[in-house]
Amino acid sequence: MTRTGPVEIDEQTQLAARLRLVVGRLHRRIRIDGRESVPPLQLSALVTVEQHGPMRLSELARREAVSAPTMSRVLSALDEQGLVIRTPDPNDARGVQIVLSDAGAAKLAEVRSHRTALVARRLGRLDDDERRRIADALPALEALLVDED
Amino acid sequence: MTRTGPVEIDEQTQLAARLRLVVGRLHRRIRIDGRESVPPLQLSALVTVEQHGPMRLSELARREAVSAPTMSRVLSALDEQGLVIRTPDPNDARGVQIVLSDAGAAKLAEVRSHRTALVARRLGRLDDDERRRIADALPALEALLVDED
DNA sequence: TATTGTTATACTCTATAACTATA
DNA sequence: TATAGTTATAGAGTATAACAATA
Repeated sequence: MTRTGPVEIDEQTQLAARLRLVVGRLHRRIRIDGRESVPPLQLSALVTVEQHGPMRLSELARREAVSAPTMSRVLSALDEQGLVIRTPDPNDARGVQIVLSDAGAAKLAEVRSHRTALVARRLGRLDDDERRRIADALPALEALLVDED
Repeated sequence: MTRTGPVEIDEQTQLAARLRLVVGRLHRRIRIDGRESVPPLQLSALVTVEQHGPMRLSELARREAVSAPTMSRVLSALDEQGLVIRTPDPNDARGVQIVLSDAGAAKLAEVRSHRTALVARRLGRLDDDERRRIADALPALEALLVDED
């Protein structure tokens, strides 16, 4: 808790400003159009369902930081493509359980490599030290995702 | 060029996959709705115009990694709000020069602090070491934005 | 003919508000 | 009455294709 580190309060605000901008801009550069494949939020939702197993819509919306209506539409789109299966929750008929279909798992494997390749190509332009700094920062960036509000 | 560092090819692919996901998810969490203020891409474009001075639409689109039609619409929205000024390029009547208006500069100052505060709040939950790792990685993340294709 | 920018069209992502069904 | 999810509505961000004006 003692503030002896190199990150002072003004630096922290600057850090926040730079991080905010770089995340928005990286997002736009990493993005791929959904015409030939799966749009970004749909893909992110698929990954979450794959990683965290059968889950409710509300839980998925929370994890992806979108509203319930947004996630409802995303799931409708994924459902129409046969990539997820929505089944009524046996314990609570108001809710649905969302699971990845076999087609969803296959699609994930197929698309994921293309997206990742884009980022890998950009990473390939950096030097080893830069890549190591990003790797070292990743756990902290992932920690930023945790919602505690 | 010699590959002696700790980041091997498989690690690099993994790094790319994690970075891609964390950027997409951070983007959604950092985002603020544009109803009360300036939407994300509009704000990002304002920042770029402020930092890099008068510029052409095509140059702005390239820097923000969006298509020309997308940037054209963003500029129309910013123009309607009086935040930028589009003037014909005196050297090439096909082009426009985009500059920040006084109102645009004022808006930038006002809005920027709100957005940044969101990120700063999340950064505040991390410990000093995590924040330092992010700070150390920022130049590398910014280097990822450079287009060399 | 090539380039710059805009308009046309269509789709994704986003939210809040209103609604339905169930608890 | 409260909660889970969907539908209605509206706006931002996104692209490709077609177009206009200029080089």
